[in-house]
This record gives sequence, C-alpha cells and structure tokens, in this order.
Amino acid sequence: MTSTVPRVRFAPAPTGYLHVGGARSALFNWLYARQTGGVFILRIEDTNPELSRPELIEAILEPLRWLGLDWDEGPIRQSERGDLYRDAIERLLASGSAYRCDCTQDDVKARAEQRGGKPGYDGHCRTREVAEGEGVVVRFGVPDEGVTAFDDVVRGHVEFHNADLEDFVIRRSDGTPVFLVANAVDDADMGMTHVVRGEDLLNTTPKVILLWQALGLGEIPVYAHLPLLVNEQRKKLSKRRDDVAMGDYVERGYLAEAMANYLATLGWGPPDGVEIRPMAEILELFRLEDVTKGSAFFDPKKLDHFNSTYLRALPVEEFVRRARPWLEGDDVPWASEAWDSGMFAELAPMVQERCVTLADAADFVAWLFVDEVEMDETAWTKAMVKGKHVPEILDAVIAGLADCPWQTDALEELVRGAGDAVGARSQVPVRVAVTGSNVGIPLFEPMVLLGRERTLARLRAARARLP
RNA sequence: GCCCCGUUCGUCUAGAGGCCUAGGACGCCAGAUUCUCAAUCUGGUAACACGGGUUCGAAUCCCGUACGGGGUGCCA
Repeated sequence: MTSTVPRVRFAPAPTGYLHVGGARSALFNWLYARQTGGVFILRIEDTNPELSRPELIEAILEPLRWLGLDWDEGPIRQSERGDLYRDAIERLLASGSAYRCDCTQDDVKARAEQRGGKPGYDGHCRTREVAEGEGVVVRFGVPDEGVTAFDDVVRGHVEFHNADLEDFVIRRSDGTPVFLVANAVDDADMGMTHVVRGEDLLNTTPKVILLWQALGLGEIPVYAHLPLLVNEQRKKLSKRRDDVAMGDYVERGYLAEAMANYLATLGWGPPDGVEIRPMAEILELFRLEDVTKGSAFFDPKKLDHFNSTYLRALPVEEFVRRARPWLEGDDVPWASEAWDSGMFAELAPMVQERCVTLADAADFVAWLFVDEVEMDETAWTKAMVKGKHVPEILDAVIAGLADCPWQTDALEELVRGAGDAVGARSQVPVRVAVTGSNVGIPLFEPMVLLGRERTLARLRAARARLP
C-alpha cells in the first residue's frame, strides 16, 4: 500500500514548443492534482537523444508558468535516469520477457511483405539467442495469447488482444531505451496514481502495462485518455500545419486566464453551463470522470470571445499595465518619443472595451502618435468618394474648428452641425480624414488630445484630395 | 489492411430511461441602442449519424451499419 495522495504528471517530449493540446493535457492534470490535494509532477521525456532538444525545455516550461500551471516536483529529465531503464531492460532480458534482435528494418519489412497481410515484426529472433553487438535492439516478447485490458476513466473498459501486438522494440540499437520502458519504470518509481494524457497514446497503453507486469511493478495507475484537440478538418492538431504554439498566443496578446479557461471547456463542460468563470470555480466543478469522449475543435473565434470578455473585465489600470508591452515595444507604428502614456491612460477605457487581444490596443490609438496617418483606402472610398456632401462638410468643419472651444462637446456639436446643414452624416468623413479609418474609438475625446493644429492639418489634407 | 477510439445545433457542450416541445455558450441573422466600430439588450436560425432491438417509455441500455479520428516507428 503506497501513498493515497493522488500523483499525476505532465510528460512532454522536448521535440517542439508547447502547443495547445499539450497545454490542455497539462491543465487537466493540474486540475485533478489541485482539487484532490494531490501532487503534480513535470517530467521531460527526452529518451531519444537524436530528437530531443534541451533548449526547448524552457519553451515548454515558460508557457506552463504563464498559464499558472505550477508543478510540485520536477522537471525530471528522463535522460538523466538512463540507469534505471537499462537495469529494467536487463531484468527483462534475464527473465526471458525480452530478447535481442539483429533484424534490420528492411528485413522486417521484406518478411512482412513476403508473408502478405499484416505488417510488423514477426518474432523472428525470439529463439535465435542473438548476441550483443552492432545494430542489435532489444524487443519485448508479447504473449501470443491473452488480453491486456484496463479501465479508463473516460473511455471505460478497453481491451487489446495480445496477438494484435507485435514484439516492440524497447532498446534502440544505440543502447537508449524507448519511452515505453521509461514510462513504466518512472510511473512506478514516482508513484503515479493516475495517468492523464491525450488519446493518441491510448494504443501505447497495453505495451506499457505488459512491461509493467513483466517488471513486477505492482498495481498499474488509473488511466484517463483525453479526447484529442483537432483542427477544422477534424485532424489532430499538428505543429506544422496548425496555429497551435502557446507562445504565439502569448505574443498575440491573449490573457493567460482566458486561455486556461477556454482550454478547460474543451473536453469538459461545467454542469451549470457557465463557461467563463474563475479557475477557482473550475477547480471545484471539474471531474475527471465527466471528461467527454469525442474530439474537440480548437475554435479561435470562441477563444477570442473568452479573451475579449476577460479583457473588458479587467480594472482599467490593470488593462493599461498589461497592454504596455504591446504599446511600448519595438513593433509599434509610431516613433517611440511620440508615445504619450498619459494620453493613452485617458483613452484606455474606450480602447479596452474594443480590444479582442492586448495587441489590438495599438491599432486603436496609432493615429494619435504617428506624424501622418495611414489611410485605409477602402474606408476612404466608402466614406469620402461615395459619401454625400463630403467637401461641404469638411469645409464647414475646417472653418468652424479654427476658433471653436477645444472641448469634446463643442467638437461634436460642430461636426454634427456641419452634417445637419447639408442633410448628411458628417462624423464618418471627419473620422476618416483624421484617423485614416472609418472605425475606431469614439472620435471627439481623442481629437481633443490630438490638438487643433494636427486635426486641422489632417482635415485640410483630406479636403485637398477631393474635387 | 489490421487494431483501438469516437459520433447531441456549423462549433464547444448540458443531458446518467420519463423533468426533452432536447438546455446553455460561440458563430451567424434580425431588431433596439449609438458620433463610427465594438460592447450591451431583445429575438431568431440550428442537433440526438442510420437501422434494428430491450422497455409502458430511449438522446440516454444492447447489437449492427455508416462516417470520422487515432495507432500501426529503433517518435512520443
């Protein structure tokens, strides 16, 4: 009888950046650990020296921290525990559960083709007593008969016929163990009580269990295979073709709490239907056994909705603080000395209400800080070319602006009056002339901040383009 | 091919045999509001894959079919 405290782990391979699917797995593990008073362990599955890139470990840890998924133990690197796995393999060899094989991959393939029917290894070396040497691997001898089964928290009872499993490699020809061995050994050694991971690993589970049993590691952990996160084509998210790197979402101005909240609704739903809520509540409501079975589409539009909702709920000072990296960084369209944080703070409430991501903030205020506005030509055509009485409106506004009180109310009254005089809408043409766009934050408050001279200059420039 | 898993509105989900005329959310559409755009409010659109059972009664249980996905590596 070991500890009764639940122990779970997130065990990524450092072969790429953390993507949304991995983050969701980490989140569900974390939720389970935190709600049960359990232990959340981070383990790096870098058993393959050729593919793993140590420099990527930080690229996995960083977004996990960002999401607030703190771990209690680790990161434990499997590459540093090679002795344990080598020892396990020796024991399997000694007990006859595993054997050496010197077949090349071409041999295996050729025999399979000759046999016809099913591909895979045929157990050719089971009784050949192959000696250690160059190009020799170790394979696990899967029993010819019987069933390997387990009860999955989300999928129920799952069975695999041993006859369908081939004698899989457990030690590569370079002497390194494959993850299946490391998995069994570490899950036992670290006392994992639950293994919560993506469904793409479901098929590897019987192999790990077989190793587990052959090694006499005791009771197997409880497995829970999460539904896959898929793209619009319903295919497993792929780092190559899908927009899934967690770090990209950070850079694009998504809030960690919005992302974590959204991820929690993929493969699970709160019983009362309230999706957007603090993680503390999700922690109370989440049940591993309520996880859904079907794969879930990672919907960027719904993420946007979560994000803008979280963004609007922020106290305005907090919004300003968190938007800062996107406003005072190197990518802004204005000269850094033109930036006026006080001015932004004044306009922040109206910006905040319109942002989907933090990165959007810059677009709403850029026209206040650039020397010359970048004209949206579509907006120009729509408002200025196709608009009615635009020249008259601009002339009237330019004339009136010269000496009107420089205040929000007065500006609004003047612009409206110019439109009323000719029976047309005047706000949009003025907006396009001054901001370069037909959409944006309310016009008159920022116009006050822009100043009389710059406002007039832009209006005159626009007027000059018209007949 | 073989093995495994899955299937409720376009999407994410609620639903544990009668509470379902199948609920919510995103999206979409329409209206209200409005200095534009958003936001907000109101309304609308839209689903139990199919076929057999079991049962007085099935989205819920069983079987089959179809479709989708995952795996089938000396990747994890």
